[in-house]
Parts: sequence; structure tokens; C-alpha cells
Amino acid sequence: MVVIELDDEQADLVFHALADRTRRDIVKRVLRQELSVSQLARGYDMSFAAVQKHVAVLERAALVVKRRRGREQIVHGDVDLIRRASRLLDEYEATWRRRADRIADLLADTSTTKNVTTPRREG
Amino acid sequence: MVVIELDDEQADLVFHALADRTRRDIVKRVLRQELSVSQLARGYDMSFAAVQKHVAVLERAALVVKRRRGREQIVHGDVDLIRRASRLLDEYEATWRRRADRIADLLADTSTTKNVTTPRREG
DNA sequence: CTAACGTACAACAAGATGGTTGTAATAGAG
DNA sequence: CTCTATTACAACCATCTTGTTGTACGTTAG
Repeated sequence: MVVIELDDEQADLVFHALADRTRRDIVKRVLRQELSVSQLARGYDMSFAAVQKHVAVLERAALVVKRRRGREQIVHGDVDLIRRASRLLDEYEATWRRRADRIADLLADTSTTKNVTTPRREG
Repeated sequence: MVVIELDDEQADLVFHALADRTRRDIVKRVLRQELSVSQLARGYDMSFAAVQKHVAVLERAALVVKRRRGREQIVHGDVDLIRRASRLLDEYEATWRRRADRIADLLADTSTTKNVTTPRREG
């Protein structure tokens, strides 16, 4: 299974879209079952237009897809971008783990003590 | 290893914090190596105060932690919240997979055809 | 055809966001 | 002590966000 990394642009859109609990709830619901925008809107204490906007934000991030069925727009969740976002976070974690390994190496390896006195700094 | 789920409040903060590429870059850098706020600031084409605000947003989401060293504030990344956010997305994916399984069951199981004629709708 | 439903979109208001500059406090260097 | 580096924070501004209401448009039901 090939998972393509998110670029900065996509990551901006995806994480922004997920940074709202109403939108996260919409994603969860439409991942479980396809729903029209009206059906979704009935589930929240806000206007239809507001829910419509939330769906639009999710659509821009490609977290959901709309498909027309008669006069309804059926919304369903697309798991691909969610998977990519998750992998991006896993990458962060991997970076951290490499650092932990590096520190462990420094602590374990007592013979090569060069470059230990002057730890390099960024900036 | 016990991973506690993010509540709505935390997820709001974490995903919002990650929805900015400068902040994602800061997270990546301080996961790899601890850096003072000044050292971080030198890496971006914006004022020190702007970077300071970004760090504050990350701190509020508990994605980074600050520790004083003399007159410097050393920033380092905390992988815990990243892990939790990743797990939350994995949960979304699992929801989707359960739905896929459910559909597969419906297609495969031709004997129990009850409740198929009236698919339940939300709303 | 007509009425109702579902959707799209524009305009608006309040608040949040992301940048700026300026000022002050604090700690280390000399 | 004095000077400088680092940080903290307030005030300000432009833009974005997130809700609202109102209007228009296409589709289905009767």
C-alpha cells in the first residue's frame, strides 16, 4: 500500500479542517455512513448554511467527497487523507525516536568521547 | 503502553496548532534537538515575537515544553500529544474499516436479508 | 404546473488569528 | 555596576473564521 506524504499546503488544509469538533464529528459520521448535507445539518445546533460551510472546509481538504443524488448532495468520508495525516504524525514520532536513539548511543558509547564537549547548536 | 485518547478540547488545540506550517516546522526541529526561542526565531523570516507566539500556541497544545536555562527558554518537543493525535486519526480509519466490513458482510451474506430493504437513515 | 425540499451563495457581524512594533523585566557577560 | 541578550507582553492592524439571515435556483412530489 503506497501512502503519499502530505505537502505543506495539504497539511494546512487537513489539520485546519480537523481543528474543529463539529467538523471532526461530521467526518466520523460520514465515514460510518453516507449522509446528505441536510441530514447532517439536522444533527447540529446551528443553521443549515453553517453546516454546509463546514462540509465545504472538509471538502477542500479532501477529507470528504460529495456526490449528487437527485436534489441531495451525499457526503461520504475519504479515509485516504486521514491516513496520510496520521502517517505525517508518525514521521514526527520517528524523528523523536531517532533523537532518543542518538542520545542513548551517546550515553552508551563511552569510548568515542570526541565532539561531546562542544554540542553543536542550531541558529 | 497506555495511550489516553484526546478529548475534544485537546484535539481542538492540537490540530489547530498543527494547522500552520511554521508551527509544524518548529515541532519537527525541537523533536530532533532542543532549541531556545531565539535560536528558533533565527530560522524564520518573521519577527521574534511572531515565533514566540507560535511557540506559545504549541505550548498550549502541549506539543512542546519550555524549560529555563539561564536567560534562555529551551523548547523541546513532547511526542505524547503527537502520538495521541495520530491514534485519534487511526480511530477514524478504524471506523471506516468497520463500515467497509459491514458492507462486505451485506454483500457476502445472502441468507439474512432482513432489514436490507429499509436502510436506516440518520437525521 | 405548483409547492416544498435541498442546496448554493452573498452579505454581514463578532471574534480569532497571525503578523507587526514598542516597551519592560530578567539574567549573564565584562 | 553597566551593557547586552533573551524573553514577555501589550497594542495595533489586516485578514480569516464562523456563525447568522436572506435570496435564488434546480429537483422532486403531488
